[in-house]
Amino acid sequence: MELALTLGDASRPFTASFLDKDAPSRANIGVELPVGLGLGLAGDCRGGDVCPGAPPLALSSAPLQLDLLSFSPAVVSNTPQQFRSLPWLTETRSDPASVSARFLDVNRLPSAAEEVDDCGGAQSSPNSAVSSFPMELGLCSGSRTSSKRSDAEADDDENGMARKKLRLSKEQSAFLEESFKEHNTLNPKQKLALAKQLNLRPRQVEVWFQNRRARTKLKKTEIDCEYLKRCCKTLTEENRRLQKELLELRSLKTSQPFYTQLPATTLTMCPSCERIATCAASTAALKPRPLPFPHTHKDGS
DNA sequence: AGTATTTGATTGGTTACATCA
DNA sequence: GATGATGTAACCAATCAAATA
Repeated sequence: MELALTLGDASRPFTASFLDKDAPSRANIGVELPVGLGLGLAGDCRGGDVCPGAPPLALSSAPLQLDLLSFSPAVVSNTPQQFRSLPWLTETRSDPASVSARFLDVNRLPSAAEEVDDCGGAQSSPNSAVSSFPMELGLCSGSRTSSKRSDAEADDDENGMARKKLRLSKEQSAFLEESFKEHNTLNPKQKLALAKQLNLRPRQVEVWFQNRRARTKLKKTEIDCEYLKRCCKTLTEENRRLQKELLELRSLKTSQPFYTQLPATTLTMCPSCERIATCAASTAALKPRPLPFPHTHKDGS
């Protein structure tokens, strides 16, 4: 008898469902963990009796759904319609100018001319109360050269402009979350559209998505780790139980010598149905033993 | 006020792709 | 046309640090 641990299903990639770009939009971001823990035992985990603690563990192939979204439906419902319509999903969105007016960026006061890209845009003066990086420095991180970042980008403090970190507004964050649900990566067009709609620099949108991906991945890793720990614990317990059972069987064997005369192969497990099959033990020693398997199951197997 | 957490941003590395000699 | 060097862009992991709880 052996334990078979199956982590995952070859036919079902071990991925977070929301990473599946073809997956339909969900109400929230869920992480599916199709990590099946299959115990090759009579009465598997689905039966529940061999896997103590199995029900909460859901050791079957049922995916473990976890909500990673921080914003509540209320926030979403409060999100203006034009913000809920993603730029790349519809061409009939509201005037971005009105959006800009409503969601005035804490980071800057944009001019009408700015947009295009990280270099071309965001050249207006950072005269907001919570200003971020000085736009005059010509931050061009979106088009990094081989030297990666411009010198101006690195020494903003030297210009007496101590960097002040912006915090995106709830609406901006919620909209970015919505966008992330649709696409966890952005093409340049989408990035520009988002940046324009949210009144952010494309680089900020890019960074937000990068951070979001990284932190989603981290969270998923933590969840996976916890899950595997629990699987490990369950298997350890099961192993302990089986070891104990084995000891009991061995002691039974020694205390009842009648059985010791039986051939070792008298007890055989069908690999298909995992039923214990026995032969006519008394005659087994004298006659050639019939093979217990294969036998015919009800289903024809 | 001090601490932990969250989150925007930076840095350095890797990879893919385009261009050119 | 094939090949290597170079530049560019996108991404990621690690990290920092400001803002917030």
